[in-house]
Amino acid sequence: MSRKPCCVGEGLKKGAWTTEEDKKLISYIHEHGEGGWRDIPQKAGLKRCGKSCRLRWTNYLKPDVKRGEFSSEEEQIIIMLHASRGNKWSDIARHLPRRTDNEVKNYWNTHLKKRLIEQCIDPVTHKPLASNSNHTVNTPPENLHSLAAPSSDKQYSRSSSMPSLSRLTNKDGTPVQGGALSHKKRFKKSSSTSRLLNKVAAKVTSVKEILSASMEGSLSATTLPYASHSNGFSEQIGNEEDSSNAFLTNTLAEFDPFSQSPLYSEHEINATSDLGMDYDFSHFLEKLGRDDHNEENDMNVEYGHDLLIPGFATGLMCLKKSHQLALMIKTI
DNA sequence: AACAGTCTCAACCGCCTCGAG
DNA sequence: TCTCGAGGCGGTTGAGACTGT
Repeated sequence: MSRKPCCVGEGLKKGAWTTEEDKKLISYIHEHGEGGWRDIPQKAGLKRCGKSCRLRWTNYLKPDVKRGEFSSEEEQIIIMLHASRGNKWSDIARHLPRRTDNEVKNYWNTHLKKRLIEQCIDPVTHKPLASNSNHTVNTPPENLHSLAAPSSDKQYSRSSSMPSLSRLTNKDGTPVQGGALSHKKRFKKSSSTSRLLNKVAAKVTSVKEILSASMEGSLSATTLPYASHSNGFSEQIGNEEDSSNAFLTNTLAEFDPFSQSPLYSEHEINATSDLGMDYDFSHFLEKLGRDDHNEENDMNVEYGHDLLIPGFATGLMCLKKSHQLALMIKTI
């Protein structure tokens, strides 16, 4: 037993990393690769604990770490996975390629947990808080119109429709520490996804029309667990064309990077390179719904439509496949 | 302008698991 | 089989930025 302890030795630096330290660590790892964290500080000329180096690299410096605001789709995934898996942050983060467990955890603690509480949903059990009868748990929207942008401060002052925060960044693009934005400022930072959806919601006259148009484009809805929610449009699409479910499932599997395993190869992750507007999270949501349906963990919560939009996710999935929707969006 | 309170998140802490010796 | 260190993970902390007065 001649191994040295990882973090012994006096004079080890703690606290925030400097740019110089970052450069040293990046330079060393680029040259020698990851691993052997115990020896990295000495070899890289850093007065840091190896563990600290590993955390700094994996959570911040690693090139494929995605930084910045969480999309509404990512938020939904986090909430849904947390409902079924609990505080398994690394597990949850694996379903959000390029996001770190630390970031997911922080986002949950600072944003999503509060929002669930404001929605009178227990963030631990994901069930309605029974103790407060004055609050009503929102039900999924009757149609897309209810997804239109809030028209008054009152609506988003509850944070229910509050978009994700955008991180403030320094001149060099690195995120600054700390920082709190007022609700109004937060709302101004509404994600492009939300804005687009609001435009769509305002543009079309009814969800049914959209779905009808969508289905004419060779795809139809599938019978998802979500579709059983008390939301009219989900039920409509759920029974339209069962015969094409297999086709849709195959189609989704083709595009679903998560379908093989919750653990993604680097190739797979790179293939999804940018999980912004270009990535269709609804595929993942659809699969997740199937998986969770088969598990013992059963979510009985009807989330507010701004937290989870099961039927809407389903509808969006169909819409995404529809050439007609693409044309519609182009005209907006 | 100054101050106190609030908020965020990078970093640390401590525990656990796994594998090498 | 046992010991111990590396790596992984979840919980917590505190520096610093922001907000309100």
